Amino acid sequence: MKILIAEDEQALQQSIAIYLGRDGNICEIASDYDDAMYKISLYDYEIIILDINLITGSGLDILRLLKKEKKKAGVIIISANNSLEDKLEGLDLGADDYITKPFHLAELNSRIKAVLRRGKYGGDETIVFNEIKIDTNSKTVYINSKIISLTRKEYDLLLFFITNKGRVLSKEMIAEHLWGDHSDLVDSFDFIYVHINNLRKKLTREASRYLRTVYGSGYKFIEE
Amino acid sequence: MKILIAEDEQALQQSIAIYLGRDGNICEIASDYDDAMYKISLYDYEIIILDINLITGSGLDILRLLKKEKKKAGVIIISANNSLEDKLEGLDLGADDYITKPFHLAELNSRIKAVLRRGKYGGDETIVFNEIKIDTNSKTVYINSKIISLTRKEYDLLLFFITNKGRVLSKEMIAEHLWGDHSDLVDSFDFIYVHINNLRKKLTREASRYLRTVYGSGYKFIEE
DNA sequence: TCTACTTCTTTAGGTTTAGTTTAGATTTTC
DNA sequence: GAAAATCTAAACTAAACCTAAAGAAGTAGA
Repeated sequence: MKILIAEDEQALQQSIAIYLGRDGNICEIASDYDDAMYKISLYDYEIIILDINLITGSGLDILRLLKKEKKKAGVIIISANNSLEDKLEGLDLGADDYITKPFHLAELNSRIKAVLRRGKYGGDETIVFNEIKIDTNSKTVYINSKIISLTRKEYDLLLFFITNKGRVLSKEMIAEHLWGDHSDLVDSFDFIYVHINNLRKKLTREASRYLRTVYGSGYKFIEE
Repeated sequence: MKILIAEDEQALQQSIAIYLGRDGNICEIASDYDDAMYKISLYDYEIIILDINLITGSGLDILRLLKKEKKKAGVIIISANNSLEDKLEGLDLGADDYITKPFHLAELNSRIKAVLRRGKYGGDETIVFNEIKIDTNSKTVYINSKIISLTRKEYDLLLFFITNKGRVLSKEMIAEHLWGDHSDLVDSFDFIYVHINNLRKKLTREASRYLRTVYGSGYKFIEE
């Protein structure tokens, strides 16, 4: 489960990330408005935990963007403000739930589960690139209409590349996206080579050609 | 990653440069207000670490200039002063983050990463000069719409020239820009000849004409 | 809960590519 | 024409990347 935490209070960021991380989720943190916007543009999260009162911009604007771009993330709003207007406005804009500070992490967690059960987020999106088709709903990857079976990391990797085709993705960016913010602790990204290698082996000769090494910089999925 | 460290405390300069250098970044140091201004005018850094309380001028003025000239650098302010006003003023002026002395280098590092991830600096910029096109997103260089493949140093070199076209760049400046402050240790800049030469060979006959030797001074990329 | 199985991470050696050094050739300036 | 600066090719060194395999961790089924 990929979760984006858009919250500018450091302590709260960390608690949420650690708590949800224990459940096997991968949390990325966006520390301000722009960071949140950027990350949302990069990837379709399943859950976004969104502080309405970010210092550098309003969470409501982020919500508007999400709706406008038809992102399917489940959104849970955090607010210090208990006013009914805010709450209604948030829900009007398509948020799935609303929680006011302070709150227990366990409650946040159960709300996330509830939102997920509702299943709003998991539309029926399939991503197609030449002979590669990814059904994000069933997490199935087809090449020339034949299923290839990928592990979770391989799947995440492929999806990250294919949704950012043409862009050079550094090992740091990859690490952060696939492993969340724990990756600070690691001082070598060697394991990424392994996953790249595994992924390439599972792709067909043709398809693996798209995934290019950019020596000294990272990798990119060429758009062709 | 090109980082400018605008800080007048020598010891701190060095620690930051060494620490960040280990991650493969290239750090240039500006020891005072004028030096910072000059270096900023020369090149679009990706990150600028800016001490607000420089002896010879205010970091806030540097920030104003950056904003005025629409530079895309991520700016992290360092200050000994923990006042909220300063913080807010800095952020108002477009700084991306704020850190108060004393701080752990690891924290600076993680803030840099956070700022970078926000990706303000690396939108979808393509730089065009006559028949040369550089897509900084995919790190691809085209000449007459045909891709030419450059190594990292060659790419950095070309980018440095093309963003400073018309200006004579000395070997010292080039060395500092491409290799950071480790270049103090080297007493000859001969290796630059090699890279210039390699770059010229990879450019077309036409394009390599832009890159002129200025005997006794350095090189310049003529604007035409 | 135990076992078998899958996936993930770590390690280490090998391969490739890039970067640096060297030294002799060439050019420029005075 | 001599000294300094620059160019160039090739050998050398270092860094980045790949790959296989083994150990660790996680997962599912009995």
